[in-house]
Amino acid sequence: MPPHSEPNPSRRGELDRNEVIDTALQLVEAGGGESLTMRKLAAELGVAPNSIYWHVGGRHEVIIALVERLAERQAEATVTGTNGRERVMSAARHVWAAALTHPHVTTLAYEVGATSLLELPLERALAREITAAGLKGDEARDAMRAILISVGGFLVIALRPPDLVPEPWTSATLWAEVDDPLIDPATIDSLTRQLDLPPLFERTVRAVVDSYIPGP
Amino acid sequence: MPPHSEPNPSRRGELDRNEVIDTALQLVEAGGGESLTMRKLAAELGVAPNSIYWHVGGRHEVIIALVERLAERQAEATVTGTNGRERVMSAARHVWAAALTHPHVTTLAYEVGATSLLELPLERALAREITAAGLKGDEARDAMRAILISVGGFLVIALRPPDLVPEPWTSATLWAEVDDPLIDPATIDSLTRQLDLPPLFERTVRAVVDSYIPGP
DNA sequence: CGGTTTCTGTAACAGTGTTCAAGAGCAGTA
DNA sequence: TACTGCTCTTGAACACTGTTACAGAAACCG
Repeated sequence: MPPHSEPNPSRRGELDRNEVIDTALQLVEAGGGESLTMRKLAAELGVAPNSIYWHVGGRHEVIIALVERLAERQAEATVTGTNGRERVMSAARHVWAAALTHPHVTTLAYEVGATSLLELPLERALAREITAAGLKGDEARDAMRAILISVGGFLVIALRPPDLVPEPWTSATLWAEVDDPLIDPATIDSLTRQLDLPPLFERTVRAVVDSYIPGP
Repeated sequence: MPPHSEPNPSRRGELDRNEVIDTALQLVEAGGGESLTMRKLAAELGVAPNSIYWHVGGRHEVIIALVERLAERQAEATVTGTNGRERVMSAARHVWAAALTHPHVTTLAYEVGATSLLELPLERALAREITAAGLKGDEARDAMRAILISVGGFLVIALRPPDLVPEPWTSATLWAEVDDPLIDPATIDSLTRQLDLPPLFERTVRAVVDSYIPGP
């Protein structure tokens, strides 16, 4: 039987595919993408790194499988709201919330380009609401992509590890040194302070939704 | 003189800080962030990897310096438009265009969390237009962040290397397998085709700008 | 000339993903 | 029973990565 076998009735099986993927998922959820090392994962399983390659494949494939697994487990939260815009907004909020619940996996999924795989169930929920709101074809797709891209922009900010920037190059400290007579000083002062993301998310994504989804 | 010296009058200097940073920048612009290896950079300069550590520091510091250099060189394009919304939109377009002109450096700057450092001049231009449009303090900051985050969302999509996703997990092929009676079939079909990003950028960012910047 | 400060190169360490060749253990079969 | 064949595991290695310790040249300075 060639490698990467799915079912594995496990004749002598001391290790099977599911076990590998599950502990890999745990490893990532606990310590982030950098913690997912083939050797670490193998050690966690009490196995030589080779076995992982036999059962599921290289690191890239482990990540894909791991993301796929989490996507399956994603409980599809119920969309609320009494009109089209509200319900689409609710679906968008679910994407946002799900990503924040699993920040490390989401980041990893982005890095390997598997965000669609992770978010597909939630994207489907969004697509249903857009259909229900009366949009069709290209117009519906544009609304969909625009909303998801906007949410993605906020996720980039929200998921960034806070200590990534070494202090002297923080956006805040950078703006503190700006002295431009054409910029309102109160604005600069406001830029040096930390911003509250959720309200900004709410207002901005709502603006995008309202511009694509017809009113009630 | 301790390491990481800035000026370097170069007594015996066969190598100086500027040269290192410049070739590092070239290396990244040519082959992306993965091409920036300490050994490759050293070889390109005809030097041992050690010298780089002496002159500028580790990889992280090389990247910061490289981003800083490109930021200095960023020609500040002139903002056009006859009213506030148009001019803010123009400034936002400049951020978008600059990032697309230097995709690899932008991606690298994002990865080390130095986007603010790279975009600061263009962000200042945006801040000036927001001030000119009459916004002040927190309201101006919110507009600023919302617009930049929206642009960032589009950049995430635009800068992603196209072959990153291994085909069977492309958003397109994933949607092709979706069969949901609650989703308009024409929408699904549209989602399986490639989308034209620039028009979507224009329309979406304009919606955000219009919702934050008062009309003329 | 001797001493000190700069700078450079060699070699190594501790990691990373990945692959090769070899061997165990079980299944079915002659 | 003895055999072949398949499944699975493993130890060892390869080619990389960033980074550092150590030793030695080369220039400046007293």
